[in-house]
Amino acid sequence: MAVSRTASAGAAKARKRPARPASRPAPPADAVQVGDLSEFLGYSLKRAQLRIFEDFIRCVAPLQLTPAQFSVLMLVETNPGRNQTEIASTLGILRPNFVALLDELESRDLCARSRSSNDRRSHILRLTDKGRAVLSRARKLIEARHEARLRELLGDHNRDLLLTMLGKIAREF
Amino acid sequence: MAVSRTASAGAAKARKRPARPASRPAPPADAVQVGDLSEFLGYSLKRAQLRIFEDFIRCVAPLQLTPAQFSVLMLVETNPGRNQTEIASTLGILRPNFVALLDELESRDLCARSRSSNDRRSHILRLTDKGRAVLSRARKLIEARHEARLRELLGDHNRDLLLTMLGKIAREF
DNA sequence: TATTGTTATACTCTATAACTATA
DNA sequence: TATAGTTATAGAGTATAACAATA
Repeated sequence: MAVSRTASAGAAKARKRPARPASRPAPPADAVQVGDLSEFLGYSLKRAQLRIFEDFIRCVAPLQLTPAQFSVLMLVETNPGRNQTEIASTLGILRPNFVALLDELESRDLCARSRSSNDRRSHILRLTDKGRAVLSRARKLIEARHEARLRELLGDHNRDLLLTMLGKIAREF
Repeated sequence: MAVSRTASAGAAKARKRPARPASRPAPPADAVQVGDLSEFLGYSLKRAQLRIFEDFIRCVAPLQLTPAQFSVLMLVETNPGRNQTEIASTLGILRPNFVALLDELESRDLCARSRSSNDRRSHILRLTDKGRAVLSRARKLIEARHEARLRELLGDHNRDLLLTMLGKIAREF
């Protein structure tokens, strides 16, 4: 699977006859055929992920938050008082790479580091008031624009099923 | 969402009482809580995608194929005689980045470039015999190891539903 | 001796501009 | 002039080693 952010594929659903669903324009006869590739989960997973991130970024554009930054704010809000290693490792971010990410959030006054009094090696993380406010606005934007459109596309039931299966893959596969 | 390839999350399914499914060990009381973050599709999607790619790479390790290389071989087999621009754009790969990818496949004698006689600017792509053989072996490995385990985890029906929804997101969202 | 945060660094992916050869 | 393949390059994201401060 290759898959960057610019889609194109028109992958006509494989049929014996070239029947058209009428809802979707017929792909040009000379279009490249995606073929069996779309039957491999990794391919569709990657393309869907890129599409979702793209839309996520667009939806929170007013707040200038990347998905990574959003995930850090979410986790620090839910787990105030944790140190960098704990937050980073929960998100699958390596400690060295977490430094610049936090520097940025701190420079924008969204998140604050403070030395732990128990263990003076640790930096305890908390959201600032502004951080909480921005996160709250971000959640509302995502919920109202991003997740709502997704539920509209898939239906509530299927959307929840999708989330369940993705979680299962992430945790148990 | 941050999400790299090293997972950890234990995200106990939200309940009124701390009931344990018994199948999965209880997360340590001091574990960082993923909380609402796992309710955002982008987060689970990214983590699942990383997990799937990781397993994909492991399954085809004997053939030393990345997901991107696999997708190129698949597309060139299904669409012999197409040029670089057509194959690259279908996969969402930018033309400049496609050059090194093809160089590698060609140096390993899996894929061949040849100048088009119609338009001498174009490089026509075809799989070599070795390319077809390697791709065939790769498909068998993925099917037998990777996709089979996935079907086992999710069930055939859910797995197909998952693929359908991901395709819908990639194409229509 | 081990761990936390950090720096330095490298490698992969992705993105844009610009060149060349053809059209 | 426009397009195909290419080069150069820059920026993210991700990975490892090693250092200072602290335990």
